[in-house]
Order: sequence, then structure tokens, then C-alpha cells
Amino acid sequence: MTRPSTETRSKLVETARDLFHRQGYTPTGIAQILKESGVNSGSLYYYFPTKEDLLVAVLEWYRDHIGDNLIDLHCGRIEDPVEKVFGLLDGYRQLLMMFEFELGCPIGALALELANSHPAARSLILVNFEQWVDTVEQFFRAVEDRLPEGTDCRALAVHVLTTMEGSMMLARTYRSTTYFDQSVTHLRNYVDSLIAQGSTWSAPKQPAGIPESLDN
Amino acid sequence: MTRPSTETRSKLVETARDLFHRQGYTPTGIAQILKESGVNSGSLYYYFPTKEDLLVAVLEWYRDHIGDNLIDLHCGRIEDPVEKVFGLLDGYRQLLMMFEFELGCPIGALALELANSHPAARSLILVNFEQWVDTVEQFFRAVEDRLPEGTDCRALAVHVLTTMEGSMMLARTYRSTTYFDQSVTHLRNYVDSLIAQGSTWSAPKQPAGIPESLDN
DNA sequence: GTCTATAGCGTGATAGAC
DNA sequence: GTCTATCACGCTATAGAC
Repeated sequence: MTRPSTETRSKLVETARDLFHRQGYTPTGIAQILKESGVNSGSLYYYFPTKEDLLVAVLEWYRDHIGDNLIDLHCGRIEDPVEKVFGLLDGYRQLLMMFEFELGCPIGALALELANSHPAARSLILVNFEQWVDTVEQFFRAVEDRLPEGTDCRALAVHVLTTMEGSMMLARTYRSTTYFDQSVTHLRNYVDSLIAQGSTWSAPKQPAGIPESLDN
Repeated sequence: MTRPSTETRSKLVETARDLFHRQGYTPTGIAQILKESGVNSGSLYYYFPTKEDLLVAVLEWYRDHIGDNLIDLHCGRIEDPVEKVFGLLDGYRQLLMMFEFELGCPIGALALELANSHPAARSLILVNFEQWVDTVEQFFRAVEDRLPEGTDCRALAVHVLTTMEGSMMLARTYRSTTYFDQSVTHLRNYVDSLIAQGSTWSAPKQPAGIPESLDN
């Protein structure tokens, strides 16, 4: 029909995004993407010469929508920055329950599935993680004065991310939020203790010898 | 040759285990397992009627070898129970560096890959996680008197597991231990603070409303 | 830009002799 | 228990008309 719009492309990205989220990248076949999107083979390969190109487009979509889909949705109405952090984690908890543990963190799942392959996709996964950490880091920076002096807000944000990803993994395995909640509770307990220390103590900072920059 | 030994079976399990570890379950083909093990198709299907049966055998192998391969190796010589916990985490760090981030936690990777399929395998993944948590829980129980009264050692062990799994995920993505180290440092800082509290304070326990048992 | 038809290969699994 | 040969299907990707 030679339409000027990129509707077809968008439909493919959205369909692939959802299928990769539910099934993973490798188990999702092109045929299934075509069927569920209602697009024909020729059109798909016009926009995406290879399956990996489609994956890249999906990861670019996540990169470009982390704000509205994640941050704004679960942190937007919250005022206290620390509560924003845990509101974000609660958003993931809601995702788990809403889809009965069939959907987890789409980035985390792809990160492990593609850890030894698809370098182009991997660098976009890295970008997505960086954005996430950036966001949480900013939340902590907003309460930096309440944290112990010398606290590395970025390292703390990283710790929130690792806790979230590990907690999602266990929740999906156990089909239960019990372990997720236990881990997040300990994380909150830790953050609370840092803030309590912040008003009295001096500094739990990163020990010397651990570089601040990444070597990749 | 009709040998009484189960050498062939063992070789298949070991080969599959290593390939699943490096590549994941789905991307690893039967043909590759046959080639690398030097076993023929007929023999494989004699022992394992389906590919999933082989996966189950691999997960049973992990279940039966967590002691010697993981705990004894990285915690055996350590006396202090808390140091045993972080010795275990350091074992994973060594694994990352030894294989240049190509190998992570084999159970965690499979947990996400198979999260919505292969229920038989999933329940064995759950068993493996339980064993891991059991082990770390025992370490904390050994120093229970130094922890704040009412501390749930199992929930704390779960938090160690989630931190480890999330940290491994980031390490493999970034091809760097920086984030891994930052997260583990925060975990250690937390555990240290609990022990410091244990000698003076009263109790950071799980809040009411979070069940202790799992509902799966 | 979209359509249909299909190539070419890799997959998990099977058959049947030994 | 092990061997070789092979089936039937699904996969990613392509060809070429419109």
C-alpha cells in the first residue's frame, strides 16, 4: 500500500517486545512474530534484515521509554526520594503479580540470555541498566545530606538494581513474592540504617581499592 | 559394548552441563552435545528420551554437588561463619574472572531462561536455590547471638542470594566486577551493621504481614 | 513497502541392525 | 547399550512480482 507511516515497523517492535518478554529471544520465532503482528515476512525483512536487528530495535524502545513506562508511572506521584526508590521496586512487584509471575524484568532476562552472544544487543542492555542506575542515583542524591558523609550514591543505586534483579529471579522461580519481599525488606532496612547513621555517624563508604569507573 | 558402567551417561550429563552453562539450554543443540561428548545419537536417547530429561539430569547433578563444588571449595577453610558467606560470594567472583565473564551462576541463568516453561526443570531449580539458602542460613544461625534479636536468618540468606544473582547479572553484562563489588560491599556493610547492632540494639526483624512460608 | 512462495539448513527425535 | 542413517518439521532468511 506504500503508506508513509511507520505503523508496520512499530507493530513489529511492539509484538517482538512482548514475545521476547514472555518467552525470551531465542525461543521466539520470526513466524510467531509475523502471525501475532499480522505482518508478512517481506515487510519484516524490509525493516529488519536480521532477527537481531529487531532485538536491537526492541532494546532501543526500552531505552527510549524507561521514563514514562517505569519512572513516571511508579515514582511520579511520590514526593520523598527514598520512597520513590521503593515505589519503583513495588512497580516490579506489581508486574509480577499482575501477570502471575510470567513477566519479569525484560532487560534482566535478556541480559542473561544473551550474555555470551549478540554484542550489539548487549551494549544496549548495558545502556538500559545505566539509565536505571542513573535514575535511582538521582533519588539518593536528593537526600544525600541525610546519608552518611561520603556515601557513594551510584554504588548504592547499583545495589538497589542487583537486589531488584535477584529478587525478580527468585519470585519468578518460586511463583511467590515472599522471597522478593524479604530481600526488599532487608534493603529498606539497610537504607533506613544509612539514613539513621547519616544524622549521627560519619561514613560507610566504598573501601579503597575498588575502582569507581568501569573497565569495559 | 554393553558395559555395566554408566560412563556414557555421566559424560553426557557433564557435557550438557557445561554447554548449558556457557550457552544456555535452548541455544544448545543435541548435535553439539553429541559431538563434544563423543557419544552417538542412539546412546543419548537411550538414557534421555527427551532433551528436557537431560536438563533434569544436569539440575540433579548440581543439586547433588553443591557441597563439594561450591561450599567446601570456597568456605571449607574459613572459620568465621560470616566470612564463609562472603567467601562463597568471592567464589562466584573468581568464576567470573576465571572465564572472563562467560560463566555466571548456572542455576540463575536457567531460572530466567526457563521461567515460563519446563516445569519439571523449574522445580529442580527451586530445590537448588533452597539448598543454597539453607547453607547460608546455617552460617548466619551460627552467629545468631551476634545478630539483633529476632533476626530472620533465612530471610537474610535470601537477601544474600538475590544480591549475588543480581550482581552476577551486572558483572556479565558489563564484563567487569566493579558493580558486583560495589553491591557486595554494601551487603557486607549491612551485615556488619546488623552485627554491630546485635551487641547493643534490639531488633530489625521482618515486618508483620510478610508470610514466612512460600505459597507455591 | 507489501505480497506470496520457498530455499536451505538445523533441530529434536526415531528406526532398526548389531 | 551402542551404532548409523534418516525422518519430519521449524527455523531464519531470500526471491521476485506487484
